[in-house]
Amino acid sequence: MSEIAGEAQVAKGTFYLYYPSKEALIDAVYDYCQEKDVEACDTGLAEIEGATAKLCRRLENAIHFALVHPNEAAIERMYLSSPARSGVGTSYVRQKRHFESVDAVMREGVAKGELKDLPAALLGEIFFSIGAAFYYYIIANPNLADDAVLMEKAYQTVRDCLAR
Amino acid sequence: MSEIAGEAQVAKGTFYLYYPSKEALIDAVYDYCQEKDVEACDTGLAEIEGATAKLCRRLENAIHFALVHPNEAAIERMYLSSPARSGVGTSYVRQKRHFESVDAVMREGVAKGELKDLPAALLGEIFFSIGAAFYYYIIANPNLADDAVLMEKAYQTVRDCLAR
Amino acid sequence: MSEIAGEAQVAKGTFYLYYPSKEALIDAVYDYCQEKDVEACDTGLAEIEGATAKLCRRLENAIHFALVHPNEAAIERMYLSSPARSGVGTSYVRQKRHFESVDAVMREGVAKGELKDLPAALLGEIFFSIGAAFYYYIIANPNLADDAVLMEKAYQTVRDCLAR
Amino acid sequence: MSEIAGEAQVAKGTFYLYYPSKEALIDAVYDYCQEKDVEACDTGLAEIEGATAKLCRRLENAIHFALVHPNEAAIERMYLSSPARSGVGTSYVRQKRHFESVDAVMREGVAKGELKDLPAALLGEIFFSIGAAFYYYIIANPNLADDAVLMEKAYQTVRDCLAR
DNA sequence: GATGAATGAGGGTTCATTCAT
DNA sequence: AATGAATGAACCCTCATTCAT
Repeated sequence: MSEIAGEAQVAKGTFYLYYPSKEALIDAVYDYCQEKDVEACDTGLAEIEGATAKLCRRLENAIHFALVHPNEAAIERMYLSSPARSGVGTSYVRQKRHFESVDAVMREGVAKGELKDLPAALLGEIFFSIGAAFYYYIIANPNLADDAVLMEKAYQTVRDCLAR
Repeated sequence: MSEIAGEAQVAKGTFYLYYPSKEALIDAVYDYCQEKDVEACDTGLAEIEGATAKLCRRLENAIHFALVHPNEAAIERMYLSSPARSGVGTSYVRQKRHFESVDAVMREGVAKGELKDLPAALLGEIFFSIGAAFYYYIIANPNLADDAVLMEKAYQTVRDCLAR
Repeated sequence: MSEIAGEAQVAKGTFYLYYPSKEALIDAVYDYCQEKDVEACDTGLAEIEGATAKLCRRLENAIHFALVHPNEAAIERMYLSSPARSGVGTSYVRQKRHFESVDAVMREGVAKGELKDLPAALLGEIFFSIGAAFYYYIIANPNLADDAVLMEKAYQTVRDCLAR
Repeated sequence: MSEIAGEAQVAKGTFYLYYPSKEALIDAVYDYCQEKDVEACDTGLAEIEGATAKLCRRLENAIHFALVHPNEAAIERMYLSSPARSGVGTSYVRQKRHFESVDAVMREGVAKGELKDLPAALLGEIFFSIGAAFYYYIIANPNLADDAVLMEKAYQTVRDCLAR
């Protein structure tokens, strides 16, 4: 809290006028970052037809957000960590809003026979996992974001994994 | 440190005869768990022909290790988290030994034309990501480990993602 | 201060326009309560003849005030505590006004030979102490205030202690 | 805690090896002081015949302890304060051990017809109150402790208040 | 005069680390 | 080598006080 207060040019006590505890403050920061990210990731999805097309766009949006807002993206990632997972084995807890957003797409895609016949939750895990591979690879090499060939391979991989 | 010392039936000070700091001790524990896991994951791979076949076996080994040695696996997972990644955007740092083990397979597979023409590092990220999806899903539902149909879908997904 | 300000429907800062510190504010509250109590305790004493009669009436008045104005009485009591006494060993500091009021009665009673030949200050201590015993006992059992027999025993005890 | 630690020439953290909290530490100090005081007050009582004689001896013991161990006595007095009383109107809570010690004397004295026919609890309140008057008066004027005439008047007052 | 957001010294507590035994 | 009592810097949090509005 001292460090944050110093960085924010604010007295330590001031935080406690707005948040009851350190945890509440951190949660609020995280929620803010996630909200911005979810918003960015969902941009334009409604106008797209087809589950895999939507998912590819979502991956593109996610990578774009991480490059434009590296801090917000990094903060959000801090809470995707396995400690959350090591609990009950679900990552819904922290990534809840991302998962919910994707869940609808998955269910529709399964119903229409576009996606593999697997539980929507598992399809979500697969999508976030395969997406993460490219996401982290590109964050590590930002110039690759403009590599249309690589991105096409990413989308193809998403389709390979999820499409029937 | 108190808690660990109590559990270990050892005086707190004794740790400092063997490790210079708490961090070094934790690192050693992590390294031990990773070594056991890498060992288990690599078991039998030499006798298998073909990159995808090796990778599928590696996934099977990883899931098996997590079920037989849940503590070691959980400790290892605690350090795969994004904080590590959020640094330089690579997960090589902590998962180094797993990545190195897989890297050789990837390079050979690419050279022989069995795998997609992507950088070995990216193929590694994809493999670990897609593997993680099934890995976490099965840890959360351990009885699924014996579900041959599900496991076959997992292997098929690995092949879909990586094979040319 | 926050709590008091909230209860008083006043901004915290406003207090500092009237009192230089929290301590001064609390002191003022205490002084107010004591003033009301001293006033009530002294009611009608002038018309009574004899030191012991006056003291018995004062005890009656004190108990009556505590029952009718429990908050004011409780606040006043909070400061009769031994911390005040533990200082110089006198309770004059806080109970000053009560002691002064009683001191005159004591001196007159000693002069007229009605009271024991002890220092007025000691007679005051004795009176307040013996009074406190009944005072606290009755506050704890308010219905006893109407018990004429008990009250008569109280008065008799006061006389036993102080009268020659 | 900082101040106490400084005075005690001990690091703040050290206290927490022996007491789980500040409150527990303070309680322990208080308990120690009370134990020593109760011990001193009860010295020699068993060999004395008669309730009032025992009570007079107890008062003498209490004053003696306060003069010989002023710190312990002052600490103990800090917790006899009215906040305790302002609760349910009984001072048993903090002075418990003193009250219990005296209670037995009172019950025996009432049974044998030596003391007034009042509840033992009230007799206890009266004794502690009248005792406190002399106790505080003498603490404030320590040289009076050797004034045999004054002490005799104190004992006489105790008898006046409690004896039938 | 009144406000209340902001302050920051100080509160009790924790815990990785040290060192005399 | 092993111990564990002692340390003290750092932790999160509170609250009496201030001052720009």
